[in-house]
Amino acid sequence: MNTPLKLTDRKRQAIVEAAIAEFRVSGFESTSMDKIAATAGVSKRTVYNHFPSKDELFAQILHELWNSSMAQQQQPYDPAAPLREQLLALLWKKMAMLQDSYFLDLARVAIAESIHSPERAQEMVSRLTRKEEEAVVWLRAAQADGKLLKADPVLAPQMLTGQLKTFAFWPQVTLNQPPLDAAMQKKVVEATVDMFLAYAG
Amino acid sequence: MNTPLKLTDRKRQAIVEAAIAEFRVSGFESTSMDKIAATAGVSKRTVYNHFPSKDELFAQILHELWNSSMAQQQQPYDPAAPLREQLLALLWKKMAMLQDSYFLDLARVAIAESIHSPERAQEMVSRLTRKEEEAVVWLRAAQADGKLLKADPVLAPQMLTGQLKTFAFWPQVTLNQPPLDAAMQKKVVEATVDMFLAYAG
DNA sequence: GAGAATGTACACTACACAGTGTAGTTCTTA
DNA sequence: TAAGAACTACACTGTGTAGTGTACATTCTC
Repeated sequence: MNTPLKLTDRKRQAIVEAAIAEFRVSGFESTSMDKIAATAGVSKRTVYNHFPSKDELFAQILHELWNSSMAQQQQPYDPAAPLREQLLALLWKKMAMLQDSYFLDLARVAIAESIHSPERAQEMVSRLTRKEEEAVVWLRAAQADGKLLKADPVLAPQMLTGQLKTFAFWPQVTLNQPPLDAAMQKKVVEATVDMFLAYAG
Repeated sequence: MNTPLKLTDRKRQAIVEAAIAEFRVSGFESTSMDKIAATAGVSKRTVYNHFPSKDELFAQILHELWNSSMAQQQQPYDPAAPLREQLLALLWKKMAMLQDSYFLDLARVAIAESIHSPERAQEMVSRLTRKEEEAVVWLRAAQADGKLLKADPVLAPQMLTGQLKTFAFWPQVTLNQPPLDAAMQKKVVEATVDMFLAYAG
């Protein structure tokens, strides 16, 4: 037997996969339950046997995408390592996350929804935003260590990550532009680090 | 007579105003022609006598908002004036535009639409983006004058305006956050200038 | 004040879509 | 292999909404 799962589990999985595909491409409004059922190769009734409503299904899918793109842990501040290298590592990690296609799709769908139906996905968007906070922790530690003292502690973390997003997130989310190529990623990360170190000390 | 316009002109104007109000609040999908007609105090038939379709009306409204928020002219580079002051002036002008409520509403509606119906408002979004180019021209002139030579000429203009948008545009558009207060605007503009000058020479 | 242009009320078509009810079929498992 | 769980086809309700057609009313213009 090539599918170890029970029929009902396979069906459920097919529905989830189809829903992800459709929502990623078309967003919430323009995706119909009939379409999802057809793509999943499942009757519409089965979709409703697994998920009570379209909203519920959408919520589950956002949750799914969220989990699949969030495997990040805090980068610790190291007083012994050069600042430049630590900053580069921090921003490369961030850059990798921003350019991950699941993350981008999640962000696109969540943002589109949160723009004209705040309650549905607003929480997701603010969770996306809260993930910026790695830079906050790192910078706080650096400043406690007497480094980078010229940086405004409130603005600086967002200045760092915002710089990446200017090139590697907003154009992709709002204009559907392709991800940055490797050379461009390198330029952006290094320019951001250079600028920040020049500014912050 | 307190209304010098003909009936038909008044009706048309009422429709446009109602449509702007509704689209600003609810976006394209969630705004119905019946609602627009009711808000305008006009029969639906009259709406259709003035505008052939909802898409057409939406396009006209985007055009309207565009014109009402675009009264910008190029800031010339002045070799005699201090760089810092010129940069501050440039960014203050940009900041004012970004925080204009009509501009924000336009951007919000256009971006929401362009995310899941590219053809409709994509052109509008790219026009919004092209307006960044004032900084390009100014920087080119400064570099031709031998200043700010350490800045990457491709990235630098977007680094400047992107920094403002990190604080004064994206949170407002995507999270419906309130505009920045005056003190915060000042902090952002000055930090951006400081950082850029530290980096670019 | 007559005729043309414009607006109004309202009924109507056409469609897309969320969600349900049911009778019958297929799969799983004890 | 029998019973129950899950799936399927399909018809159906209800709703929202774009857009049209028409008969009648109002407003403008000469």
